[in-house]
Amino acid sequence: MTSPKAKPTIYDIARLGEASASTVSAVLNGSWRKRRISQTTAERILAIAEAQGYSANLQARGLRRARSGMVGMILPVHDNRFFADMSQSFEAQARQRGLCPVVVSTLRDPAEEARTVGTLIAYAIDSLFIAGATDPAAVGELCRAADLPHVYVDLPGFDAPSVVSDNYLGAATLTETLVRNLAPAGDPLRDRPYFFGGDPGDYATSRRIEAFRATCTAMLGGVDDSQIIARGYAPARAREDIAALLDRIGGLPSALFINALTVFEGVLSHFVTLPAQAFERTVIGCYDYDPFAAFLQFPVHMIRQNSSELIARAFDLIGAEDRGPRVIEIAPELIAPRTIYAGPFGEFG
Amino acid sequence: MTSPKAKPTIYDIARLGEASASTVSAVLNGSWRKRRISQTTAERILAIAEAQGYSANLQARGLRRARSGMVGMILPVHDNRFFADMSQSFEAQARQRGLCPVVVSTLRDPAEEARTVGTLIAYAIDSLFIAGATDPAAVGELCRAADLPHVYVDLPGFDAPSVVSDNYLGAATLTETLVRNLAPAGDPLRDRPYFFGGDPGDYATSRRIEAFRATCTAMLGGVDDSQIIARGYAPARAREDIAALLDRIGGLPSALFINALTVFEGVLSHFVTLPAQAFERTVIGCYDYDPFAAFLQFPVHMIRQNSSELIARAFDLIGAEDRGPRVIEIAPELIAPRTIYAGPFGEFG
DNA sequence: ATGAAAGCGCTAACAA
DNA sequence: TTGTTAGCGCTTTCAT
Repeated sequence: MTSPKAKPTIYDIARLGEASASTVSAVLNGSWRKRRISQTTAERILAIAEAQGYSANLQARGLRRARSGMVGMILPVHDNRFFADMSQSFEAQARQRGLCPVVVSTLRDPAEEARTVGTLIAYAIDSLFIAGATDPAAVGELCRAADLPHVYVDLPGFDAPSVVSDNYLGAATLTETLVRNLAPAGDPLRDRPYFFGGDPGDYATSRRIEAFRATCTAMLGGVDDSQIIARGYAPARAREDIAALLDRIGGLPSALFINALTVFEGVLSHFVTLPAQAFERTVIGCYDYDPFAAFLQFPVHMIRQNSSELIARAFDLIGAEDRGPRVIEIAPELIAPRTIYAGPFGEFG
Repeated sequence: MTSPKAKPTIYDIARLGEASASTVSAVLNGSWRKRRISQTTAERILAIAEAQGYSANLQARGLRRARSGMVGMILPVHDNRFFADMSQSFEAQARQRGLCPVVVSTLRDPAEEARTVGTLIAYAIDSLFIAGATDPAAVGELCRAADLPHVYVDLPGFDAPSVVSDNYLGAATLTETLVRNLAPAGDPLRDRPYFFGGDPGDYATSRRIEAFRATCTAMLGGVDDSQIIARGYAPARAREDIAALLDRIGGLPSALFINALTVFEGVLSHFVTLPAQAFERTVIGCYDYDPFAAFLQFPVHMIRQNSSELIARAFDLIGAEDRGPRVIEIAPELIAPRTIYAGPFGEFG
């Protein structure tokens, strides 16, 4: 059908339609009304373009317009339910706006972040969503230098608007749930909730720790520094640290606040070495949701961030006049154990 | 430091370095040796470019070279461990080759597949990795028409090379494991393995069903059509279907081969309505790996596809002379229950 | 050892 | 109502 040789250009269409390239251009991107091109011409051109299987060379258009029609998003990793959700929402909403989504992971590596953002800028992306950066300030500076509209998602930036999950609310809710479900073991050390995992240098983690502290203080009368263990996200690290904790306090704590799915993975790999009854008097919470984690041997209370809403508000902010820094918070949701929350294929209520 | 006005171009550098744009161009992309540009000139230009924070406009370069330096990959969804793994591997390997990875999900929707591929072609991507397409033939045809090198990943294409997981081997291995671990309940219907989930129209699923049948026949003397239930990937559907199955055969089967993680999610949401002891005489397997699924109330044998190897071989094929169709199979791995396989953060042995 | 010039495909003034 | 023209920033002959 169509395979003479190469992709047709507007000049080919112009020749076939006995019109000029600019007319074709105008027709093909809908701006022909205001250029007062006749209905007949427009239809003729359109028909020819269709017949030739024309599609614009987006690089040429981008070069001319000094923008590419692509929107970028950087995130730490794909292999994580929360970030995967974000990608999904981001793509859907970008397409809805006629933009081409480009999502790239930067592996929590500041050098990779800078490199990637540099590349995206070199491709003239129209705007950048920064969803998880180890060095947000550096990324922001690159954007500023390139005059690139950007927005921070799930972490607050100081040079541009941000939309973040309400980490305080989420962590307070989760902590409260844990405390309400406490089944004391009768041991002073184990009868406390422990906060486990993440990096206190991260904005999200620090807010969660604040909330954890405040809630413990309010409901239990206090909290000790030893109840906070936050030394990273790596599963291997988490495994070591959880083993050390159980060792130190002589068993499972009555409540454990796990700060990320990767941390949870590490914790689990240690938990399987314990007998089933060890969990009888322990209540577990995890900040972030995973459908399989909802069905473990023991009940797990989880917080699910509203990634779709985070992204939607971020698009609003990017589109807004005001480029100034400000932070919008989105409430996350508490998910009860044994609940499947709808994924992309899910038609669960 | 750098923020006079706009991004510098080669002409700016040329002026500052008292050289011509072509010299600058040659210096900046390393081809200056063969253009016999003097070491001194090269160094001078380089220094200036550095000082000005020059970085090439990739759209302009792409327009000129008729290729963009981007590699595309399409996949069904991000929110799935297997595909998330693929993205991660794809990105890493694309970057290693100096290419910019662009991963887009197409939601198992043929129209979206066509639209997305059209867009990627319009951006002049250098090559396309097709990892999961509902209508591979249509996608292939688009690529062919655009003369775009492409490779199929995890599904076989007929117009270009493919690298697929060895679904037969994986399914045979998993089935064999299930059968070896069979704990008969003493009921003729329940004492059989059941294959559950997926779409028999998919290449992968059909191969797995073949292997399931063959293995059952070899080890148990036969298999009945009623042991194969494959009516899609949606969790909701899986929940209905598993309920119907248990109803029909009067309880859990002694062995269940679950064909995808999304299916497993649906199955679990029904399983939680059952008493714990219901699982005592059942052995479960899942094709595809999830770290949390490894730690459910009951042991789960899983197959983990080697996405990194799949991608590596796909890059080899794209780079190769021979563009003809052929299929390379990669063996997947059996993962025992209670095992955490290293993820991006994992430092497990 | 380097520069001049053409042109990739498109858009947007500006003419007519 | 439409055509002409001038680039966007880069690479690449072809001349020096």
